[in-house]
Amino acid sequence: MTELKTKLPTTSYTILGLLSFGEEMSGYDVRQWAQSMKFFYWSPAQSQVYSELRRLAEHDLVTMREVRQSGKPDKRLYQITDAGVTEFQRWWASDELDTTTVLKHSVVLKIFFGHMGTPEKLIELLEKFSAEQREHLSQLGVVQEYMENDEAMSYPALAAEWSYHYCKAELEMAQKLVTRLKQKL
Amino acid sequence: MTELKTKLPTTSYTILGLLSFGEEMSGYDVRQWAQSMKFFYWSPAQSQVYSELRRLAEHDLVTMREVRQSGKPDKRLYQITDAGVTEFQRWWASDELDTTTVLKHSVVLKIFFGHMGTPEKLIELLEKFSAEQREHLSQLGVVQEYMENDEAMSYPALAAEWSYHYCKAELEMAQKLVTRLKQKL
DNA sequence: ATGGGCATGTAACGAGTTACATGATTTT
DNA sequence: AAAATCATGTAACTCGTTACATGCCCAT
Repeated sequence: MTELKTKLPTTSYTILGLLSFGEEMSGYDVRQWAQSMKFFYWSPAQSQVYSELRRLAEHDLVTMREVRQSGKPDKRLYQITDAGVTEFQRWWASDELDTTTVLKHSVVLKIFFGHMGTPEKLIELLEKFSAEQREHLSQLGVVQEYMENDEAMSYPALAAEWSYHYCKAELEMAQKLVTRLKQKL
Repeated sequence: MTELKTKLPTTSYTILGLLSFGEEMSGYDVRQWAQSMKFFYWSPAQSQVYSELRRLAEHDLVTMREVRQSGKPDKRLYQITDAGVTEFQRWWASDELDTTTVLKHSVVLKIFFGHMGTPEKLIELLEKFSAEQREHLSQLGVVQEYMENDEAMSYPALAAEWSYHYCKAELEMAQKLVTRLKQKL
């Protein structure tokens, strides 16, 4: 029972939050879930998921039990504790990192420095970006379908909806800029 | 003249890009500029700006000269070199980190985990976020005004425009969600 | 037999932050 | 007298990534 004197990084809380839905999960499971959050929050590297889970266990915010599986390798299943729920709720309601969003938009970055390149290359970049956004939109469509009519998923569904609108806005901006750049050529 | 065997982080290129407009700048100046890019790219910590500049100088991508100032502390002015221009252009046209944008949207994160909090608190959070977006919009308005009619700033102006639309979209989504949450109460 | 999915972990490294330290000038 | 601005820098640290290592099952 190591006390929580040092506050945990957001990644820890993200993982703890995933466990807060009540399901017992392995590191592998957590990773899958975390990947579906990539639309509004980056997903941590695989190795970090495991180390964060170990840290959460050290602080007794989650429990771990090992499960032998015939054939497959052993599994470590994690479950949130009461202390974990309390700590997560505290974090959620706290002002920690309240509205501080981090955005590293490399496409806009390259637009900003467009004078060092060519409009043709910029168009190419924007088309590639647009294709990715379309792909994201279709993935988000699947996610939204999956969450529909599931009361327990209503908040995640809101997050997915936000992401959907965001992607659509990005796509529109990219396309509008392509049109404008082509006119200038 | 240390060879460029290890590729530089994006922060280095961002700073190099700032110098690519041709102006001789101090670390302090770079920091000011970098802060105005926060709308689409996070700004590095002050200490990092200085260390990155030193690294760029080591690689001969920029030159440094010291300037004594009466009263004020000494200044170190950096200027991009031909090698720096070439390297920046190479990076700009390369596929390195082409469309990999990083988004850590803590507001959407907290929406996702809304089941662990209250709608009231969520509304409060969204209102705070909205206020910040409005503030960003007004700041971006100033930036855009400053860039208007300056041919050299046409690309940065496009980036500012993108950011402006992004902020507006975010604000709209926040407000729409607030309305919906209030209806449910 | 080859590749993908399941499942976990370590070691080394680099990126980036925080906190501190200095110190003069100008503004309030 | 205090606070903000200009101006730079170091040390300690944490976060997070990359690359590597292991090994079985199942489908093609």
